[in-house]
Amino acid sequence: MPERAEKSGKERFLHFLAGKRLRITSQRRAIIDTVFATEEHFTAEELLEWSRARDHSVSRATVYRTLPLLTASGLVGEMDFGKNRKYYDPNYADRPYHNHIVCLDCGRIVEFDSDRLAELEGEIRKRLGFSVQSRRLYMSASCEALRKPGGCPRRQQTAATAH
Amino acid sequence: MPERAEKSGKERFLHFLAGKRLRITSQRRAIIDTVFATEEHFTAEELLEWSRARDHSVSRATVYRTLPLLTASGLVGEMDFGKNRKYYDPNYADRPYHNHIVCLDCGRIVEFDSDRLAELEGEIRKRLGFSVQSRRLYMSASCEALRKPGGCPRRQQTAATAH
DNA sequence: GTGGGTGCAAAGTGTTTGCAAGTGT
DNA sequence: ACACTTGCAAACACTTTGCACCCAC
Repeated sequence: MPERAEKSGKERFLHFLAGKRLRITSQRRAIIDTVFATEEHFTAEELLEWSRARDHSVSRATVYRTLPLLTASGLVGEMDFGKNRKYYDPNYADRPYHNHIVCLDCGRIVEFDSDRLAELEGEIRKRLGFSVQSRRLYMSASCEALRKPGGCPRRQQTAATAH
Repeated sequence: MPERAEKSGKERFLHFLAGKRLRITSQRRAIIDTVFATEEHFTAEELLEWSRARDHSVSRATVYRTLPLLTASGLVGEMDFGKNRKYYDPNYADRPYHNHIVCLDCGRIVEFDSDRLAELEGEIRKRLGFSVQSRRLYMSASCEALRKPGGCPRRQQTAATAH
């Protein structure tokens, strides 16, 4: 489980809970600490495992009952790849709208954003009369760098911005 | 189950099976006839029900074993909304790359495409070094027409193109 | 004190699979 | 004939839920 400087995501979620008069239990605290201490995408089962490392009393049921709160807060994103299980993305606290590329060569997931998508929303409003409320874009791609000497920049950036 | 003029989707899939030396059984025929006679998105369970209306001997197992063949052929798309179940889209035979908007007001699913997405792929190649192989874009949107006199054009188009 | 939260295990839901029998080519 | 297919039901994987106890507020 990777570490990162704990930002305000955690505090923002605690505030979200308080606003709904929901309680901060030791188990929820362990789960929340875990979620906002990683940048990785994770599954429910992984979150259980990692949270138990902090507080052994965390149960599977509590993880599954806490995840909807996290997504409802808008601070954690829910992602559907082709898999049966759901993946969760803690990076929505900082970047509410971002998109995902799955690298077909190394499996890495790259996050990106582009102004073109905002433009596309304008086009949709104009042509189809829809006011876009949310979007999720998944792409699979092969790494062109692999085909050149030097290879895949696999261990470099894990998130990129293409503004 | 809606009807439509049966296009070449069915024939293309039969050809796909023949190319893999796979057999055309009566059950598969019922499933294939069903898939390519609708424009609607459907679930595995719906496909089972509709196929059984044509051939009562179709089993759930055969439906589940045939769906991967359909998606592997590229003629049927697999869609992941937030739901646990998968939805299948038979319209990939005609339009291999299209995207989905779910209307928050009436639940209708609108298909669309835009050149901007091809442009985005070019941007991604240039900036991130990824050659995009596939993409899936889901948007949720509210219908602006609803807010004007005349209301939502709900029963009109079910597919739209925004080229 | 009390209403929400918890762990446990059982139940759900959607999908996959082992097996013996059936069938297209 | 042979290998691919099938239906059935059991098995799976993931998620949800009923219940009695617990604890944050």
